Amino acid sequence: MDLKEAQDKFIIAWGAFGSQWGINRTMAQIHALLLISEKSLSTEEIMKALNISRGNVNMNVRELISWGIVHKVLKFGERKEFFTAEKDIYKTAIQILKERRKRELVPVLNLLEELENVSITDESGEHFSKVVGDISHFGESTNKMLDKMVKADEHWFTGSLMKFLVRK
Amino acid sequence: MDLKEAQDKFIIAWGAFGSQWGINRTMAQIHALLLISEKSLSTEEIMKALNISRGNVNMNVRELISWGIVHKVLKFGERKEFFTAEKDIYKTAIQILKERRKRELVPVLNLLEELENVSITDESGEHFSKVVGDISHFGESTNKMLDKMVKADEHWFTGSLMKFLVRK
DNA sequence: CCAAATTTTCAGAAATATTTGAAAGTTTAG
DNA sequence: CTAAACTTTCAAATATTTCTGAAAATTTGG
Repeated sequence: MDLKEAQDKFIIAWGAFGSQWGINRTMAQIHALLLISEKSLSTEEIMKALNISRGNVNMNVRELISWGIVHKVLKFGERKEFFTAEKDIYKTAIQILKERRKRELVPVLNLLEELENVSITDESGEHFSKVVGDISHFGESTNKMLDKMVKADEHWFTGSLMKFLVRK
Repeated sequence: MDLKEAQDKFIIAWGAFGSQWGINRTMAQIHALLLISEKSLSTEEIMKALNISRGNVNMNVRELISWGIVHKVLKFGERKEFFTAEKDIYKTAIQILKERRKRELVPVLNLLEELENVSITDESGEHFSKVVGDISHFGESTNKMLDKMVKADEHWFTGSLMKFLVRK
């Protein structure tokens, strides 16, 4: 297996992995391409490398930027935009956690809280109330934990947390 | 909002939440229904409650069982099978982590390891090698951490880990 | 056994998600 | 200001995933 082949495998695998986690395949592939590309790439270059349309590149690159894991790069003397991925995988992971917490976990926790209160007033809803309350409580704990992780620095994660987890 | 309304909202929300994380909406809805149902339900009952076909119920219930978060219940004197969800949300979360780790993370880590070795032999693949190596290393750490969490008991999670995380 | 009850399968249909590509919009060099 | 370069939008096309429902397979009471 040569480098090109390995790179293609990586892009394909990253795309497949992403789609199992609710990230669209092409977005994950663009991310993979930018990760393994040393220099920043233009829309044209991404189109060519992945054989996808301009609109598709534009849409997914902007989504990656909104997630904070890809950045615009302006090159001197060049009119068009170039894109590059955050290469620090720890920062990337934290950024994704952060966004998903904000976009998906927090809204669900808000709903659960609402449902918890509603059903308490209905005497036949004891079981429902308990289930929702349990999930809500667990979700809040997870939320706090993620918040802690997101706010901490890399040293804390790879140092303290790892040490804590590995002993016992 | 009455109980029925709240229950419906919960099922819809759980389905939507699941589908953002790569779990099919109906599977998540069945899971939600079984969570809030005090008694175990038959295929017929699930079909009726969610207005979906027999084949769909069968397929998704079996998938939930393969994930280890829903169980068959045999009732005395009844020929048909009933289903119930694990009600302990902590156990459920750990079980999902466990399965996803096994099904998705481990295979990707194996590929990364393979790619890492391949590209080291190609001198022009220094950057690729570094990126893949970094992801691989990060993935291995995460993998070990998850393994630890999965093997620990609830007390450890809600007790020690939470305490560790909440202090600075 | 047999036959009724129940579960499973899976090809085709339906629903959902993604992609294209051309037109519209925006920016900037000159 | 103008026009070329570039980016964005989005309706329609395509691809993918999910669902249906009837037939096949399996199980079990008698």
